[in-house]
Amino acid sequence: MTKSATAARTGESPHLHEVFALPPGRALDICLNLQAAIIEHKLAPGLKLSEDEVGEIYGGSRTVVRAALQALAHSGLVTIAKNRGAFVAKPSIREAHEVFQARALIEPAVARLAAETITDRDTARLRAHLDAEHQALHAGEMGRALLLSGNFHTEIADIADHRVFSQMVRSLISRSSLIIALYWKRSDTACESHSHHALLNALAEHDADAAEEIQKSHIIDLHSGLDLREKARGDMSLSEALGRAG
Amino acid sequence: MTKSATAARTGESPHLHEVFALPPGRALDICLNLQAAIIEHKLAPGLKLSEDEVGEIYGGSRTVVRAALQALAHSGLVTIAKNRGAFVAKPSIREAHEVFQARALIEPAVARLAAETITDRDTARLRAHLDAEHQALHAGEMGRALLLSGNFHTEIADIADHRVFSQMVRSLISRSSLIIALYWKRSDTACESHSHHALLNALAEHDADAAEEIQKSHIIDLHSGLDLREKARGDMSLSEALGRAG
DNA sequence: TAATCAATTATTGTATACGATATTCCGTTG
DNA sequence: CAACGGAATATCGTATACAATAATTGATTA
Repeated sequence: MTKSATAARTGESPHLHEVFALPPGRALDICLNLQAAIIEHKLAPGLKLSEDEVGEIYGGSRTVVRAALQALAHSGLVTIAKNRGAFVAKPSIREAHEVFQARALIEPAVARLAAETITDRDTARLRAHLDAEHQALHAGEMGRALLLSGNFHTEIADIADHRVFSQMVRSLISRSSLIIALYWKRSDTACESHSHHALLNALAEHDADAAEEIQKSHIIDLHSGLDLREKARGDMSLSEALGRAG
Repeated sequence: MTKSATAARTGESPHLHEVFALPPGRALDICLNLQAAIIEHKLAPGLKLSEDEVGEIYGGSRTVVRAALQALAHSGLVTIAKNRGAFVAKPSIREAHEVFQARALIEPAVARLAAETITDRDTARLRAHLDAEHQALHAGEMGRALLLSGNFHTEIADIADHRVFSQMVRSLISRSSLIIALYWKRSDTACESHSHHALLNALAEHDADAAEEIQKSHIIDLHSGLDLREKARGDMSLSEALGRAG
């Protein structure tokens, strides 16, 4: 009996890179592509994601598409209704509040952890990231800017080197993108950049208290930048139904 | 154009009951059954879950079994390795720490919310739950006792009426069950019952501060009840490989 | 004309079949 | 006798086909 045989029988984590909770093979590509498209607001909330259609676009059969859609459903980006199919998720006002409450609890704690574990390489990567974010903003690519802005948060979670928190943050960030697509009321998006810079500085100096506090303020600020009054949503969906249904 | 047609086009949440992120149709049954079996320690960590085998047991084809396994993988109860199949997850020591760190952050906050929203009906249900837990413990049904003990935590999350936190707690509780299966060192399990009673009392009196504090202590206590030394794990997996491989 | 109901169409749910990959077993060789 | 390598086997990844369900359309009737 070889060592690898023992590992197989006991289910010892075999390769460990990317082996966690992701659909295998080609479904992963479709999953990531759709995810990026949704986060970049290329696919509007509520849009139907027909299995045949998606399969034809990515050149895969319904089997792999279904796996990808289910994965996205689990991370909250897609809603699946029995016998009706998959739709780009359309977070309710209530869910919007919940997501940002969760972020306000978790991300400051993650920032604290990151402040303790961050390396110089990490800070360099984060700075490059902020530059890219800055460029996208000035180039007017709002979708991409939003994607990068979210990635900044997930990268901090990665730096904290805490997989459980990291996965939670990833899911919350993804959903935040949809929420912002639906409910964002401010026209100035530059405020984020400022917070991100301040956070980066605190992290680079290993100032855990400051990092935690800045992150908490930042998220509360984002939350308050949403228009989550009940009426607004009704108007939105009406104009949508009339204006752009196809 | 009817109203329902508009709803379909815009992806408006249609029925809303249990429509969130779960595999459709028969896969759900398999998913829930396997989940309960794993949490009750009927299926040991590391056990291989062959698609054919599971399908034969539940009388479904590989298609639905795969969907169920992927869902379980996403909630952390199952590990899927490409071209090798699915195994009951075997949380590492590190993951054990991470899960309980996350619980120590999230569940106290959830308990605080629950203390504000709890109704008399809820308290009655929780009391009944604790009775059942007590009975299972005295009947020596450890697996069932553990299942109920976990359900107590998820019910509190449900009372808090916060779906985002609720889903997080559910996932963390599930994984905790596996972690306890692997690393629990104490023989006295009655300590939990005590904490649960204290927590229930605080909740019933709408004492948010007390509820939060009790829950935090409770989880830290659980965390400290684990034997998470590196060496212990090596011995464990060795004895397992020799002792019960089939 | 508006509403209701039935037949049609389209899409998803499920099962099965085929191809790819990893594992296992056995024969060979140093 | 141990170690290596190749063929056989088993399991997973993917595609396709059929069945079940929901959505749509059109005809009929009050």
